[in-house]
Amino acid sequence: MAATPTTRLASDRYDARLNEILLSSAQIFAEKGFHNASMRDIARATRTSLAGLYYYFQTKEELLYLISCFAFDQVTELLAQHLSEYSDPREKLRFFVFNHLHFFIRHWNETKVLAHEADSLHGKYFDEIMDKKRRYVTRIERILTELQQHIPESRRKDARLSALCLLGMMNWIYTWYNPKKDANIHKLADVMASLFLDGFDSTKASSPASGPFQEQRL
Amino acid sequence: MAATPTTRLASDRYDARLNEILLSSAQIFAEKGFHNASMRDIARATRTSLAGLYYYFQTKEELLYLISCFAFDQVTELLAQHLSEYSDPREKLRFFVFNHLHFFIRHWNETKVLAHEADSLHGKYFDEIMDKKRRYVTRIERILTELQQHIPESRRKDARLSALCLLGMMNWIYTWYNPKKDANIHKLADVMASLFLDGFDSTKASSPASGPFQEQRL
DNA sequence: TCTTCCCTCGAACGGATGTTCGAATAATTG
DNA sequence: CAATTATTCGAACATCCGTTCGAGGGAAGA
Repeated sequence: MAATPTTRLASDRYDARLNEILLSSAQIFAEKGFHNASMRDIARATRTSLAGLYYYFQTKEELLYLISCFAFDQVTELLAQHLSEYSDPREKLRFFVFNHLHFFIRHWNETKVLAHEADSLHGKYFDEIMDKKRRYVTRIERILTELQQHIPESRRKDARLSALCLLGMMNWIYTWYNPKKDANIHKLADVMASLFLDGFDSTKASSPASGPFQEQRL
Repeated sequence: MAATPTTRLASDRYDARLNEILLSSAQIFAEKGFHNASMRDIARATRTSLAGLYYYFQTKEELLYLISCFAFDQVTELLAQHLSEYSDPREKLRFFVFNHLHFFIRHWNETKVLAHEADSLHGKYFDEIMDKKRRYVTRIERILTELQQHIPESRRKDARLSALCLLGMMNWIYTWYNPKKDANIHKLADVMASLFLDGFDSTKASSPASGPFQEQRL
C-alpha cells in the first residue's frame, strides 16, 4: 500500500524507523551533498535495501524535504517555547542567537543540509521550506524593531537587512566550525550577539567618514 | 597533445576561449549546482562538443578549480591594489567590505560557486583553494588587530572569530540578494561595515547581563 | 491457528553520467 | 604552396543513477 507519511496513521515502529532513516540520510547529505549522494549510499548507511527505502518516502527530493522540515520545525518550536521568557529585546536577541547556534551544533547534519541544500528542492517542497525561512527572518525583524523603538525613526536601521546579516553570520559556521578547536556554544553565541548588538570597535560613533568608494574596473 | 592550462604556452585564441568556457560553466554551476550540472549542459552552453571541452581541462573537477582559482585571484588582486591607499584601520575595513561585496555582485556566478561549492573539490584542488581562503581571512584578522591596538589587551575580541563573522555576513548574500529589489552595493557595504564596526543598537555598552542560557533538551 | 495488513527485498528498467579515442578540420609556420 | 601544429568532433565506453514491480517474510489481531 502506498504510504505517504503525512496521510499515514502513526505507528511507533514506523516512526522510529523513519527517524533513523532521516538521521542517517542527513549525515550522508551533509557529507557528500544532496546530488552527489546516491540512494544506494543511503541504503547502505541505513542497512536497508534500495527498494525498501521507498516505503518511507516517494522520491529522493521528498526525503530531503522531510529532513529539512523536521529540523526547521524543531528549531522554531524550541524558540517559541523559551522566547516569551524574556522581555528585554536585547535579551530576546541574545536568546535567539543562542537557540540558533545551539541547535545548529547539536543537529549539525540536518542544519547543514538545511543551510546548504535549499536550492535542491523544487515546487511545493521548495515553497514550503522557503516560507518557513521567511517566517524565521520575520521573527528576527520583530525583535530588531522592538530594539529600535527608543531611537528616532529616521535613524533606525533596516530591520530586514540587519536580520539577514545576523543570519549569515550564524549560518556561515557550517563552513568553518570545528567543535574540537573552536569556541563552545555559549562563548560563540555571546560573541556573535555582542558583535551584532554592540559592534566590533564601539569606541567611535557610526557615520561613514568617507564617501562611496570608486567604481572599480573589471 | 595534452594541454594542461598551467604548462601551456599562452595563445590569445586559447585564452579567450578558455575564459568564455569558464564564464559559461560558472553560470551553469551557479544555477544548477556543480554535481547536478552535466558536462553536456556545459557543452550546450559553450556551443562546443562534449569531447571538445576536454581540450581545455582534464576533468570536471579541474574546471571547477579553474573557476574558483581565477575568481579568487581576481578579488585578492583588486584588494591588494587599493587597500594600501587607506591608513585608518576603520577605513581599511570599510574598503575590504566594499571590495568583497562589489566583486561578489559583479561576478555573481563565479563567486557563488566559490562560496557554495567548496566541498566539491578534493585533494590538491581543495587544498589550494582552502589555502587562498585562509590567507583571505588572515587579511581581515590583521585589520581587526590593528583596529584594537588602542584597547587594553584583556578587552580585545577574538580576531579570527570576528573575521569569520564578518565573512559569513557578507557571503550569505548569495542566498538572498536580489539586485532588482535589494540595496545597491554602496548601501549594502555601508550597512554591513557599520553594523560590524558599531553594532546594531549602540546605545548600550556590551557585557552580557544574563549568564549562559540553560542547556536545552533534545 | 488463520488471516490481514505492514514492511522488506532482489532484480531489473531506461536513461544519464564523466571520460576517451582516433579521425577530421582549421590555423599557423616554413 | 606544403607541413606541422592547434583545435574540434562523433561515436562509443563502462558505470552509475532514481525508481518500479511483484513476490516474499514477519508482526498483530481474531
